[in-house]
Amino acid sequence: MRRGREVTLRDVAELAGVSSRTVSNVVNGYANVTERTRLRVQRAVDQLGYRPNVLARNLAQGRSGQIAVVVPYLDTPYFSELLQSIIRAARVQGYNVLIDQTDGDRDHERMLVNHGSSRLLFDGVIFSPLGLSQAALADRDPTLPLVILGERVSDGTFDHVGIDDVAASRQATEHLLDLGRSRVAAIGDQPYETGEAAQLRTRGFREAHERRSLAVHEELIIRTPRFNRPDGAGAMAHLLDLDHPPDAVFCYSDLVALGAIHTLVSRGLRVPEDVAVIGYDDIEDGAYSNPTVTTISPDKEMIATTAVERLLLRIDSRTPPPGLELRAPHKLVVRESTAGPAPGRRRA
Amino acid sequence: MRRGREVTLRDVAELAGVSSRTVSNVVNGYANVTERTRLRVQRAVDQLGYRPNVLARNLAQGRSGQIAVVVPYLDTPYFSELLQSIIRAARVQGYNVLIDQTDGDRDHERMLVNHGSSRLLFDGVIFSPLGLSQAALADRDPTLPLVILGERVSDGTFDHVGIDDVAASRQATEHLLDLGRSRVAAIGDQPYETGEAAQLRTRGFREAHERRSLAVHEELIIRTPRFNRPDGAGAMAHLLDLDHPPDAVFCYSDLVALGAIHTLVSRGLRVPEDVAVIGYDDIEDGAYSNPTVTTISPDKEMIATTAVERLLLRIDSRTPPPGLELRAPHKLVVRESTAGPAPGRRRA
DNA sequence: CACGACCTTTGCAGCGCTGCAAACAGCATG
DNA sequence: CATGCTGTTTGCAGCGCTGCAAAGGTCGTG
Repeated sequence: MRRGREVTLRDVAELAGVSSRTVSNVVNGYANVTERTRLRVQRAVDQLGYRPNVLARNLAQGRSGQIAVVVPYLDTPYFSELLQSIIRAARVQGYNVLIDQTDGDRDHERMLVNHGSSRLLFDGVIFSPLGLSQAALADRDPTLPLVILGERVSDGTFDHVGIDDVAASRQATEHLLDLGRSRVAAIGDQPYETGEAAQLRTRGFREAHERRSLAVHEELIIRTPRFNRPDGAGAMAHLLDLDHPPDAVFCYSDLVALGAIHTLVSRGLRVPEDVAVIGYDDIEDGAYSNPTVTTISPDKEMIATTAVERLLLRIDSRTPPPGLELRAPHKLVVRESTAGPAPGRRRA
Repeated sequence: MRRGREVTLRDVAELAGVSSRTVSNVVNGYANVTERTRLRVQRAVDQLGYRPNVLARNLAQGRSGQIAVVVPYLDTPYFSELLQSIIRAARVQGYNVLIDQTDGDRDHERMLVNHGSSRLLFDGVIFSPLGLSQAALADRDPTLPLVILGERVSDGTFDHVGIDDVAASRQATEHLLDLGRSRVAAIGDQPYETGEAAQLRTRGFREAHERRSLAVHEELIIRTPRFNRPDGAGAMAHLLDLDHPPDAVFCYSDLVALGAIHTLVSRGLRVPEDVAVIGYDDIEDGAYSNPTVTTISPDKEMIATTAVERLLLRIDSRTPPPGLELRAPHKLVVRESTAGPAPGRRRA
């Protein structure tokens, strides 16, 4: 649908009897415009219903006013909750958000850290990588402002925002050990190049055991390709089929925990009496599930605003600022899946 | 971060020894370019690492190559699942997706159906309204291609894509009645201007009763401001405090159902033995919750692709096509919250 | 060999805006 | 009254691309 010719700066200028440059100045709120001309121009703008053409502005300015946010999966609650906060934060700064999901595809991820297939579509990227290795990140387009979310360590050319995964995982595991559980499992390990997030959690899991001088039950560390419900359900089934099943499980995401609990319940086991379960991410589901899920709660709002703030800083700087390692706080939220039902509550 | 001068069409043209217009033709795959020049140009493109500047292209073409998708809340699984499909479908067609959440704010919604605050940011909008009334929709910018998702009837200037809510709701309610339940409640009614979605569901609820010649228990129809877990939990609590609580509940979303189940379980009631629960939307949560949730499953993939397809059609047509009423299929998915646990399964 | 038909390539203008620097006040000062 | 200063307005060029129409080539045909 070709829309008819629209009102331009020049039209407004003509009506107001000033140059188009002056109209531009008024529209953009630049200083040094007399009140008189400002009013005159404003009136003309209103009268004609002028609205600036962002495309033209962006072309002239050489920036798009958009940032891309790249997540592996959009329908993962953790990401959508994070996205929600990021969009808000960006909008406040006058930026639009372009969303892309990679489905964990490495080539797609690689393309995106290289400005996509075309220039100027976005001024910077907030990226939550999955399949992208350190190496791929290294030979990226270094002029593209980048902030990484998750568990990758900055190489100095981009910022990294995340919680302290090792500490959080250690804390989660210690919580289970504190309950007196002796066979603690871990679901979600990914001992290969692109599984850095998972590896940090496994490290925390091990550290917790070390601190208590307890041996890790290696056969209870289960790998999963992703961190979703089916993975959790499957891994739990595997664990229950062992000769010596666990009495507690540290799940690397709440979805994994929900999947695991699903399996436990199906097998007629009680949570937490038979098996205690702790998750990671603090998504809303976990607060309303049955039982509710104990979890590590990262400060998502803080992660989002920090990421946006740093990215815009990068975009606006002539000389790239040093890549920072930014830690957002987290906390342990204890719910029924480890503490048992609230007093006076029975089970359905 | 000001990036240095980038490779332009002209640079490529110079190297290849042709006009910039020819390079443009090659890059865009236009017909009528000899194989020889095409190769020569392609080599120059590769050599210089040329990538087109979308902004400039869009300005010249008078379109942005972006569509906006507007949802009330991004962290609602139903919307994020839908979004995921929409993004995929749009990308296939070479469109980028700009996401906006309105938080149900009416002014914000109104602004968006009027092209936002500036022109050319997006070529069309897929809109899932919440606070926007029929009236507000009427005085919108009629040149902006629009597809509405949900339960609003098209006025002929835009398309509408959704399932048959009345039929689906009737089916859901009949499923509960078929279980022999006599006091069926409904959670999620919104008997006011902007609650059309809810009203259609209530209508289906009533129709189911009518077909069986049963009276609706008016006091069991509960209003909620939104369709989320807390709303469901609260409404259920209210229902249980009645002198004659229900023995089945039709929830207007799966989240409401999950919230309701949460309350039921907290009060020590069994689902479905004491109270059967059915939801709406078929989000993944409901397939892994305890108990799993019976639900109305709309064909989200179909909704997404249809919406994108129709929107692009609108964008490309010189004369606006007639506004269509497009129905996507739905089905009833029976799970534990109405059918009881699978054989051999106990409860945690 | 001239001519028209068709295919390929080109040049130019312009999308609507902003950066830049020059031009033009208005005003106080020497 | 000339001079310099600050504050305001303007003109021009150009961001990098595509639409358009015209120019240039190639070829078959009369």
